[in-house]
Amino acid sequence: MYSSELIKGTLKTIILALLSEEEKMYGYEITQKVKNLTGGKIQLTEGALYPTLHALEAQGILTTEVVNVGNRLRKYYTITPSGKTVAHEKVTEFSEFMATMRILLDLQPRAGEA
Amino acid sequence: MYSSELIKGTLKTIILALLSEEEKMYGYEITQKVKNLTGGKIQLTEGALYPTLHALEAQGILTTEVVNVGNRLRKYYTITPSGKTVAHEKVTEFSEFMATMRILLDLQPRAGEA
DNA sequence: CACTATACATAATTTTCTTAGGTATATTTG
DNA sequence: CAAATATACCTAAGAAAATTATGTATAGTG
Repeated sequence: MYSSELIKGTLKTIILALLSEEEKMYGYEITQKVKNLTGGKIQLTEGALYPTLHALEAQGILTTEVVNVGNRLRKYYTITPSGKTVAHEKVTEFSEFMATMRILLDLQPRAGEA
Repeated sequence: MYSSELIKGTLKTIILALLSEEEKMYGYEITQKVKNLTGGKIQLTEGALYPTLHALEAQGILTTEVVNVGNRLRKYYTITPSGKTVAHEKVTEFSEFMATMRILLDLQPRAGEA
């Protein structure tokens, strides 16, 4: 598990990147997918996730659809076309940010990086 | 300039990485070096920098030495041996974090990355 | 039947940063 | 040479984002 301060500020980027690939996910599913993809090194907390999802919906970046599965509610989130643009910008920005950080931290640049 | 939310949580890592390389810098010098190395894409604000430097000093990670240059004061910060360990851990952690984020954001892993 | 997993949500607190302000000297430029 | 910019430190109020702690409820497992 990474120190939380390090992960701060990346939540929106993570959510939007996942929803760009899957186009329909619910909150709990997002936490599980992130946990699995990162080998448990990033575990989203609900207290951070849900308010962020609600904010993205309020901004028109995501839309929702509540589905009854078994006897429980699932709130599916879908990314809007304009949201896809935002997602792409966020991912690109983070990618550039990583390249910049490599320079600052005196790490070797990787193949393919300018 | 990157969105500030994205840079959040990396300030300590940046400071410690620079002071591991230079072993003696003053606050203003840090802001300028970061600005130059990043082509202006990361600009540390004094309101964030100075309190963080003071905290690192209080934790015994940095030590200070005030020098009179011309007629102005400069407060030089030097990293302690235990601070170097912390710095190395922080940089390593961030490096691993970047690799993890590549997976999450579905970016190509770079040569040399596990 | 108790515990864990699934599934949502909010509220108080904490952490961290931004914004705005304050002090003072040195240098550059019109 | 005056005004603007650069150098150099600092703090405090407020905002933003996360953590921690709850709360509700159903489903599955040992």
